[in-house]
Amino acid sequence: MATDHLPVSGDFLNQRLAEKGLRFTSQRQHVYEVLLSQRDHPSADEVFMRAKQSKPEISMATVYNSLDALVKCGVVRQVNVDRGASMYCSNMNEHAHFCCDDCGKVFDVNLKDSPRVPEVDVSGKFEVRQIDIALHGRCTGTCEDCGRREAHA
Amino acid sequence: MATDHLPVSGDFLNQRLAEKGLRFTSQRQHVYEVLLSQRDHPSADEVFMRAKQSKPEISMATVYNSLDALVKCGVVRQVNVDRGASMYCSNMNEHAHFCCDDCGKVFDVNLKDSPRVPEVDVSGKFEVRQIDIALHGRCTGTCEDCGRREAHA
DNA sequence: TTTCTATTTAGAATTATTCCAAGTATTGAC
DNA sequence: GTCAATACTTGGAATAATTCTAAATAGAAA
Ligand SMILES: [Mn+2]
Ligand SMILES: [Mn+2]
Ligand SMILES: [Zn+2]
Ligand SMILES: [Zn+2]
Repeated sequence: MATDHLPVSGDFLNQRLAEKGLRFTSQRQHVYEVLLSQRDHPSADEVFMRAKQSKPEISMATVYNSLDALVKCGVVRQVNVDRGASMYCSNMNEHAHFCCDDCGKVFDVNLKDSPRVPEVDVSGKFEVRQIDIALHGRCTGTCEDCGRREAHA
Repeated sequence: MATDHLPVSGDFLNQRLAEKGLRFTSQRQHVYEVLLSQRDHPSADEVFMRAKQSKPEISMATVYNSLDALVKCGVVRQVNVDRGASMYCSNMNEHAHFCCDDCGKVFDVNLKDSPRVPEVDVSGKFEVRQIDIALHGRCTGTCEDCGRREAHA
């Protein structure tokens, strides 16, 4: 479904960064590839740990900087579901996020066909650039990792 | 539009808390009234500062506890729009949140008529309890407080 | 090359949230 | 009502998450 990534990210990212006046750097590319290669929803700290595996000299500050740059140029989404750390999502297809209030995991969920996005009344006072839809609840059935935060009822 | 509140919150809140097995306390009532009396979207810290004005002995830990209790029993919504502190909203009418990426302020925006919520495909794997819709962009026109984070273009 | 600016880095600093242990209040059983 | 059990509150310490800073480096422009 998603176009396969690792080789394509260079040129693509380069162009997207340039459009926003941001420079293409090896750190930003690396952070992007970390996000593409494992499409769960890691926090900045998790991205940092993964990034260090093949680029041990990268710093936490640079991970934050890179994540901000990737979000700003529109190749990554920042996901805020609770009081914990922000998470990052490299799936730019239109989708919503389901957050299990028991285990804390975040899953992509597809929006059903039209209307894909809610019609909102912003009556000229706001210029909307992005819509984030977060669903809260609990995973049903067999969620193996569930119960981290507290066991399901 | 919203039923006027300060006198009504006691019994109402008492019942909602009881439904979840939570106790009614003066602190929780007070935090709730703080949220009802100024319907912007304060952070826990802002709630703490407001709450202290008429109840100086209240603690930060209790504010967090109370906010959690109010959210859990469904009389307050927790709003997470970015990496900053969570915000709290006592407007339980169906609405979405617009967050200005320049000034950081959060505004209630109404969803247009049906379908009010997006149809999502959760195919039996998730039990959805709540849907949070956050719009990002920038306020247009005359937003006096805008430019705190950085000036509009 | 020289200059200018953006980016990276380590670590300090700050902010946000949670944890803890002791005291207090509330509930339910008797 | 008394008593025990449990929930809640409190201040402060601890932790987690994010931002800041100042110096070094790298990239782009002149
Ligand atoms: Mn996602
Ligand atoms: Mn609101
Ligand atoms: Zn779960
Ligand atoms: Zn604004």
